[in-house]
Amino acid sequence: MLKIYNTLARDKQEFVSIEPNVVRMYVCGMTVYDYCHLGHARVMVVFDMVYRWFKASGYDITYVRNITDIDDKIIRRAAENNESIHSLTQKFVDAMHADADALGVTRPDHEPRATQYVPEMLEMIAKLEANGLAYLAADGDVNYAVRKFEGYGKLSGKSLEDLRAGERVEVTEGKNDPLDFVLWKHARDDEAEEVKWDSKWGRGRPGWHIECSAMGSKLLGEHFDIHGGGADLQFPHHENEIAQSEGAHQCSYVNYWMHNGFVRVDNEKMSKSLGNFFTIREVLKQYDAEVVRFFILRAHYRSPLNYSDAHLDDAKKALDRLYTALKSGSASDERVVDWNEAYAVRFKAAMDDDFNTAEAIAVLFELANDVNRSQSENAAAQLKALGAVLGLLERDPLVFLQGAGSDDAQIVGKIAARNAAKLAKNYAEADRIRKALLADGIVLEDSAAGTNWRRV
RNA sequence: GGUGCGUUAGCAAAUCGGUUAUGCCCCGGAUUGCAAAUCCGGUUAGCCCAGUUCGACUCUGGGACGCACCUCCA
Repeated sequence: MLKIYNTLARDKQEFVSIEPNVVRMYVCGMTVYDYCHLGHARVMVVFDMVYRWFKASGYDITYVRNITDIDDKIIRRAAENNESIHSLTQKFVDAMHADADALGVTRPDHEPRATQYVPEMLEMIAKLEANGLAYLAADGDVNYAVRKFEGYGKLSGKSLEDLRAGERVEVTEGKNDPLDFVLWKHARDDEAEEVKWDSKWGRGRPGWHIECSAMGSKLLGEHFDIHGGGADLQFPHHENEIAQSEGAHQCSYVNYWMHNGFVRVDNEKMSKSLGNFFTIREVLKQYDAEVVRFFILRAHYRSPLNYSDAHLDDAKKALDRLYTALKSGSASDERVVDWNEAYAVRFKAAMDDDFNTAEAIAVLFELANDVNRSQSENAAAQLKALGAVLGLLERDPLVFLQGAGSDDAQIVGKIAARNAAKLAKNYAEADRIRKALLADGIVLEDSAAGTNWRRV
């Protein structure tokens, strides 16, 4: 039985889908005005893992991850670059896809873009207005009247009184209450035509929060199972989504809210505003993408994850151990898990406990130890199959261990020379060659079957 | 100021009221021409102070420290 930590309940709860065997999941994706950093990688990898686990558990899951392709930052960046909004966003959507693909992230079933759902958003705003929850302000914006929605704050655990105490809420003239948020922004003269849509409230563009409410209900229905995203979206974004969706549809919006923890640098949240971020492509120049994926999944998704080269190096070595176990056995390419087998039972129990990949991966290491000891092909096949559930261990072990390099032929040549020296009992020469290779980061491993090599 | 989360061995990171987490590092042994890999064994824990309990890293209370949200952020 699967349990999920539900932010709404602040507790782990047994997962019961709305429709038997069917899961509908929405995850807040990227605002595409720059390259994705490791924080974005974590959301993508974590919810990809969730998606895969539901599938492995026999659910029919529909996964939606949106793309925000219209907002203040995009408009500003496009203006700076002197290019159109569309050309800017398309470029970064493509880059995001390339990064996600590299990390082994499955494409969601739908990737709706905000600009493609403006009519749905307008329809929703109209409903909110009809329900007395939205109003046209003097400045031309349409705002949400937060105090008219009972239960505002139930996700983030904030009361309207607490929020006021913060005194950090932007005061805008048009708002009836400083906590109200904008649903529709009136058009400004200095903005490009590309960012203006017609509406009954005048020309303008959508506020940030409304897109997720509109696209979620359009693609998954007014009430669906899971909504995810980074912990920083809990408030105000997800709180506002609830207010919009429940306010418009007059029914429950989402049953389980999942939030992943931050990636940190020097114990601080990695974020664009702090400028302490590493882009995915930057990191992938130095580390294998699977190492990065492994690094992310080795921690529980809700825990903070500190990023540093030392941690990535550690992850690389750990993953080496798993691949090394596979190398010796000739594990078949069949990746069918035997779920009755003892390690798989423990793996499943870990995953069913709020997607505890840290524990699941620990089981993988114990299984690897078993493979090394028993040299059992079945055990190796099981290790490979369980790894694949997490999107790991799917490559040829030798390809992974040897890594990418252009001097492979040279290495093979030197190994041949060393083997010749060994045959001639010229061990001094054999050791000299090995040491020379080691200096280049190449480790040789002799075995009855011949000499293997790998990069460290 | 309000709210929430966290503090586990050298590093990373889980579980659990009593039984080896796991990975990397380190030490010893087996193995090897020498190595590497592997196997066997070992060292190193639970921020502090109270309480509950036969027994607490695990539960309760208090404190310290750290992080996050309350503003765009995954």
